[in-house]
Amino acid sequence: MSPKIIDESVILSAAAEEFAEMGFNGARVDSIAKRANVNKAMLYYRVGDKKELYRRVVLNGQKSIQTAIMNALSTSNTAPDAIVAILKGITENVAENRLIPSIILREISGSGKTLPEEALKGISKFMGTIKSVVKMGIEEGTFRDIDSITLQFIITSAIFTMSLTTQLRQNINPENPGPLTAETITDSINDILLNGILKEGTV
Amino acid sequence: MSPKIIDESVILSAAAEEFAEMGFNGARVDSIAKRANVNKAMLYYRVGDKKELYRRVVLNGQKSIQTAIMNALSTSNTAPDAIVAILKGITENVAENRLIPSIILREISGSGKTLPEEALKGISKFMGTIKSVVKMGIEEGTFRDIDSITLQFIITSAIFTMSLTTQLRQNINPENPGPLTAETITDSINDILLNGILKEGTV
DNA sequence: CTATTCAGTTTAACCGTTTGGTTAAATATA
DNA sequence: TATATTTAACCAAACGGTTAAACTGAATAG
Repeated sequence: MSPKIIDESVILSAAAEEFAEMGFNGARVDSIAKRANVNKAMLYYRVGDKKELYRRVVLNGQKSIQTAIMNALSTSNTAPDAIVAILKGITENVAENRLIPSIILREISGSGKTLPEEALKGISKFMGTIKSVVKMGIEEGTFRDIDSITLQFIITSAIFTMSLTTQLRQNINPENPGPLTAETITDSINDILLNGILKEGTV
Repeated sequence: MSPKIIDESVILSAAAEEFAEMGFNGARVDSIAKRANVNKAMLYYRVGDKKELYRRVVLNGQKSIQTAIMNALSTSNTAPDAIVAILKGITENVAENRLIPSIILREISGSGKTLPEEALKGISKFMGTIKSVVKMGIEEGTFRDIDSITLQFIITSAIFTMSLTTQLRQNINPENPGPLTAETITDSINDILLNGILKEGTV
């Protein structure tokens, strides 16, 4: 039908980088085009305007995390296993693609003002997933009676901020920057999350 | 010496609002002026350019949280008390002034690219504080051997995201939005943080 | 007591640049 | 040729920042 055909995913990756680094407002359409080695008008022809670029990036990222969570769940039998698997799944997903947590945290900062409506369903689904895991854990007797929403926010926000601050933590305190790899981040969050900080029998 | 004199704090409050809602890049100098009911040139005359406005806002916010933490520490004797007090102190501070967590989360999202250098010292100090509390807790036998940096990030990121998403959570799931007030947020984070999610004797 | 000065303060109007977005023409394939 | 793709050039609007003039009220001089 026609000439070389630019891969749409190249555009979306470039857009994801720009949005993650600069935020929606800070992102420059020209800059996205430059990152993708593409003429600016290409973006509008192939994807759409700035908002549409952002929408696509957000929904792609959400899908990526969702499948990571689903994979995690499918390989775990007990509730504690499931939580550990989810934590590990998200952390590894984030390690491969650091752009998503940055975008999500920015959305939270702005009260979801620029969040595409479709994304809300994904969040709602995730909330339901955690809730059912917690319910299962309580019923099977492995979990205390904890609030599932708080747990969800502790898990995700801890992973996101720990992952995004690896560089910053090394700059601030090179001798003791805390966990830096996906594995050590998972482990240390896991340790506190599962057992708490109190020594048993304290309270 | 001269006329009415505009209160500088009015300008800084307006700037804080704008930066929190829109981010540094999204913030409009004209918009800050409008919020403060002040001519735009006033901002430059009284405070400085956009960067300087932001610097002042960030340092003010940091100082506010720092004193909240110091007050919390002064009234607690054991390490667990201190952690609870810090958590409560930050949450209450955030409830009064929702602008700070928004700005901090945005900085984390951007790897601290727009963070004024002076702010790094404050973060470093906070890391030291948590570290010494954890050390004390381990020595006095009340804490397990946990990573203080992970604990710090769990505490702050959980408070910030829970506080910033009160509206969003109500929109997504009106029947079960999770904790909404400063007190309930503190309590639910506390519960998980201190005791973990596992029922004793499980593991 | 009034007029004048003067420094600090406030403002409307303006400026060069950058921005998101468009368009008409050019290019490449089939 | 017909169609899908790519591009350089362009545009109005919005942006951060500046400036010179206007205003204010206390201090000073007559």
